[in-house]
Amino acid sequence: MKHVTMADVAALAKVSKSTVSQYINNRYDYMSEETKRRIEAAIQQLGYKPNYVAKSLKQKQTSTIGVIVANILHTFSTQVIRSIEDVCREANFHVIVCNADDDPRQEKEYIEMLRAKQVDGLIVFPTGGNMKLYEEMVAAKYPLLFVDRLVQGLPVESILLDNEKAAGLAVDHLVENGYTRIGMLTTSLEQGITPRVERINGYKKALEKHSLPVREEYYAGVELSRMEAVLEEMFRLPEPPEALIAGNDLTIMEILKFIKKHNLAIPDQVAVIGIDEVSFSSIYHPPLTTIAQPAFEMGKMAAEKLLAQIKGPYPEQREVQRFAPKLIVRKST
Amino acid sequence: MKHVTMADVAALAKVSKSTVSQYINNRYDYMSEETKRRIEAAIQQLGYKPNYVAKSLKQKQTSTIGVIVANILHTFSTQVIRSIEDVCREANFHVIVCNADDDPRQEKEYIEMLRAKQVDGLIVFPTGGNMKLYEEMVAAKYPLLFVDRLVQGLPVESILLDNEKAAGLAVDHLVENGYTRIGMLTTSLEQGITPRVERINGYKKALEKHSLPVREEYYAGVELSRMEAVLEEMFRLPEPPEALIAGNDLTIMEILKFIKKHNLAIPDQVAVIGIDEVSFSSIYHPPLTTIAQPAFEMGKMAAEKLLAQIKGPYPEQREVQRFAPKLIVRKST
DNA sequence: CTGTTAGCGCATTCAG
DNA sequence: CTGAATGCGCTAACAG
Repeated sequence: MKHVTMADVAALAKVSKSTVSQYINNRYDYMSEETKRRIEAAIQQLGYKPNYVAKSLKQKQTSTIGVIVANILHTFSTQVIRSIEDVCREANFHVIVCNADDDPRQEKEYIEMLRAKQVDGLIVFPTGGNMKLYEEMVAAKYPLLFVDRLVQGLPVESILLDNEKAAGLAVDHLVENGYTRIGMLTTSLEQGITPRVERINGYKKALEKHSLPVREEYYAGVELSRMEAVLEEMFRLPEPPEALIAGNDLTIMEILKFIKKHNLAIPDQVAVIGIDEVSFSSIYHPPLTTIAQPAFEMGKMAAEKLLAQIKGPYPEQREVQRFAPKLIVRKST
Repeated sequence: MKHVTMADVAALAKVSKSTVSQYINNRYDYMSEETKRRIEAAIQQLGYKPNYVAKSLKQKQTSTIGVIVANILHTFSTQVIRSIEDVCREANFHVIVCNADDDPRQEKEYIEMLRAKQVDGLIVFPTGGNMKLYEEMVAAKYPLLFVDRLVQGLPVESILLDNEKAAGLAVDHLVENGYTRIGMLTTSLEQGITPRVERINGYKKALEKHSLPVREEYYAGVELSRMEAVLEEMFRLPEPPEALIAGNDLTIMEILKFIKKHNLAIPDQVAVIGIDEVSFSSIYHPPLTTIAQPAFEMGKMAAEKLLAQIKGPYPEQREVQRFAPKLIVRKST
């Protein structure tokens, strides 16, 4: 069973290839009803399916975008992906998703492979480790958009959470509930990853706003594998924190693990609030207070803006959009 | 900034396109060092990147496979996808993931679009609602493999969990712990989706094996939205179940929600065991006993078998592989 | 060892 | 309204 091509249906319908091509692409064409019928019949009979690869080669566009997430383990990433897919489906675009696993080399590989595949544009959650590549893309005016993370000094349209506000919201809420010894934990700060450093900054600023001391022993940004140790240390302090803010969903898992292991009561012995919603927050014991990101809206806007770049003229202004976080009060604080 | 093609580097290096092509594909070719150098220099200078689309058109293969999952909300799906991606990366294959959302029409759309894109093969978690399409693919000897679900009477290589055993393991464990009134809940049985019906069957058989009655009021397969009502009913019974088996991860969320709402104690008032591991099982209160699927191994085998179909000769024997589930005892039983 | 030639499947002038 | 011709960027014989 050979693959049937346009030439085959043209032959069967006794017309030329171009006529078939026209039939397929613009119905509004002036074409005799008779011809249309014959072509349609031939298509059905042969089970003809157009070959996108050939079409793409000719048209120099694949109707496909790529999205490269830094770490697909974050709930946020998967939610954003979902909504990107939704708007792309509407627009008849396809999307290829890749996971860089927080590794700049993998990111580079994926960017190159996606561009070799001629995807029409890229949405990336940048690792930040490929400046040259990023620069080259903006120089080439290649449709590009960043999500979740900023890359300093690069004029690329970006979509982020208002991270300082997110941490601020958490601190405010905790203070309102009477906590004063507030700690915060997040994943490694070493690579200067935007949401992490901004959230820590937001935490500090909010503390100051409430005239609370910013104590070095109360916050940290370390790898997941080191969190337990850091937590141990914090809780050996003469005055351990009464409340903990988790910088993201992966972090809250570690905190909860620690709390469980030491049999601490939430919120009596330690209050907990997580930035990023997690699947089980409402059924946890107690239900978890969280700061949620509008992941759906963010993904939607990301896709729309990228498609606009692809279709429209290359935008002059490439600003960064900030979305507002939302406090969801439950019982862990 | 125009896109640079092979012709450009050929011109700059003063050789023909085919020489460049050869240089790129088989370095071990007998080619003068001098030419190699010139070509390499030209490539660097121009920043040449081969165009996969053109290559694919010519070679009639895209080095890409598609995977269509029935419902990406299941943890199992995402895990399988991850491991498929891992083996594909090793093999220099790309993967495009689509989510049919349990809708046969979406599944059909995706299958058609992926084939139009000339992907070299498909791994699908079939909805079961596209017999004609499936048949057409096997007739065309198109590389195809099913995961998680069986389609009756279709000779397609398939990879599944030993579902009856999974449910059996759960019942055995519960019986050993002294429970006799054992209930089971899962998502809708109406479309005869393999894992659901097999797990319910396994539950019944295991009950019989232990000489326990199979009571109609104790098990059900209904939509997520109706579960709360069904649970209400079960617990209004004069003899409500003492233990509940969740047919999958989505179901256990509903059960846990119900338990929380009614403030039932686990496992004293109701024991709980879930088929499918969930992210929070070890930090839940109490930690959740589960039956885990070897998702990683399953995805790995799926990818390997599909790649074998693509590369090797079309297999004569297309058997179904069953993987053993594993009981993870924690504290909810 | 390297260049010439001929398509892959489709879309697009441009004539007829 | 329809057909013949041309080329997208690359690979694959086949000659030189």
